[in-house]
Amino acid sequence: MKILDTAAAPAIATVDLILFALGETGLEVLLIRRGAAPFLDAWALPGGWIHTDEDADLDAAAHRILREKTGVATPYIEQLQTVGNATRDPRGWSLSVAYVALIGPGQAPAVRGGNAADAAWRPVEAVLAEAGDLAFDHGALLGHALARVRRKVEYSTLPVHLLPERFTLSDLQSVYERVLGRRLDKSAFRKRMAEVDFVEPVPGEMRRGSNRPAQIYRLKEARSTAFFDRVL
Amino acid sequence: MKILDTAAAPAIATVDLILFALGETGLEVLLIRRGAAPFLDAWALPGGWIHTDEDADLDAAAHRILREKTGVATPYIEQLQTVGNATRDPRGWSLSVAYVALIGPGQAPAVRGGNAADAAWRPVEAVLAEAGDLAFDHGALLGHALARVRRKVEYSTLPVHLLPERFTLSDLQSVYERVLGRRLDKSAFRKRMAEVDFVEPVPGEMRRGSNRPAQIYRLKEARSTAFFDRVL
DNA sequence: GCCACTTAGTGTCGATTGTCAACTAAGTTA
DNA sequence: TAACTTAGTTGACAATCGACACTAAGTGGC
Repeated sequence: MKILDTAAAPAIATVDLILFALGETGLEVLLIRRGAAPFLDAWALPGGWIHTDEDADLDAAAHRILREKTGVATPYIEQLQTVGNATRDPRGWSLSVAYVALIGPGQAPAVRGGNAADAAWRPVEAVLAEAGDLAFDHGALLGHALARVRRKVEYSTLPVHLLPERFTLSDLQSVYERVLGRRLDKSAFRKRMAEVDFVEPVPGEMRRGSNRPAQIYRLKEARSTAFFDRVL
Repeated sequence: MKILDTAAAPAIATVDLILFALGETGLEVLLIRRGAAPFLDAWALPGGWIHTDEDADLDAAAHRILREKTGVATPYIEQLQTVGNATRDPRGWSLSVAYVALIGPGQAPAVRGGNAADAAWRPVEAVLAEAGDLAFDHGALLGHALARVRRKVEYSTLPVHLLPERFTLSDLQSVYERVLGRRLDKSAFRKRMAEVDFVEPVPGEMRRGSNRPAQIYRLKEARSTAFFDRVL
């Protein structure tokens, strides 16, 4: 019997973040221009090494990298998938744990550098059209993340995390429609939201415009997601 | 600017498998008794190190470990989640990519040793009741896997992979019922299966017993899973 | 002051779906 | 040939859905 069944060489272990926000044109993703080899000057997803001496666990590493690279504070974050192979990083066998994060307007401050020369919000569709331009396999990662988010929007309350803390039901419906790319029926939408019971009206607070005021809502439990019995 | 932003110490990278099959009492999971420290002699999920010199990618590593530790050939396999922290393995910061695999009867040969002293199929409920007895955090991993499978059964055709290649619709319904723990309506069930159109009758093949013969079906596309619009 | 306009939120009604149960079908066994 | 078992279909009724219209509550034009 072998005493120690160890790998030939340790794998490189990193965390990559797919950070989504809602822009003028729809979903946007945060990209960072790489300031070091490999893929110097190429656009990439924000990511970094796991620091075994300071990260208590994977989620902590994801939060640290999110903070360091983007200056964003604890939005909704969820592990997506892990990719690992011999070819994605020229430096060797590389393992990347991908996290999807959603962020509301106002929670995304002016993007900062970190050890990246530059950072920018880009419309997902445009980025995916030239997915091959991204560093590593980040194009594929982004595609996978987008598919996951689109699918999950169909049967969950995920999109609330793309809104500010307080919002109206019309705001919420509009987010669903923008992410899904199709119109939804107002009464059916409201019925569905009432069923899962995950938002509550803020008493007395109304949004006023040049029309009927709208009730303002907030999440019942922060950072949570509810699931529908049926697809929207 | 730092030249190399590397981790203090490399993380241990492993793959763990949660292998489910259908037994007399319901879902069963394959456990292996550890033949080496840490957790010598404790029961554990089959797993192993990533071999950066022979595994082309993560999925290949999962398949290799499945083969080596269990002798099972390529069933349905899906990445579940990745856990990583400083405490789960006494040897250091450890990263484990967990895969869920489903296997049909007859595809599970007599369990073999590998570098494990022993292996056995155990009913999931019984194992979970004493989840703390498993090595590492494998109890939690198993719980998570079971929750994922149970949930996915509600809205997908996942359970076909627990059956042999050829089966009747009654067989299929029975698997759903056993995994979900409740009865389903026959006509509704058949309608749902017809909708997603993922199985096809094998012409002329019937299962005979002391009653009306039943049409035999097979998967239209092997190793694929379809999704329902609504929950069962 | 009143009417047009806009967006919020509710109600109606025909169509669809799910539930429950009965019914027909096709074999084996007594 | 009648009783029994499981396969597979059909029908009635209630619950739910989806499209669309309607009411509500504000602003602004004139």
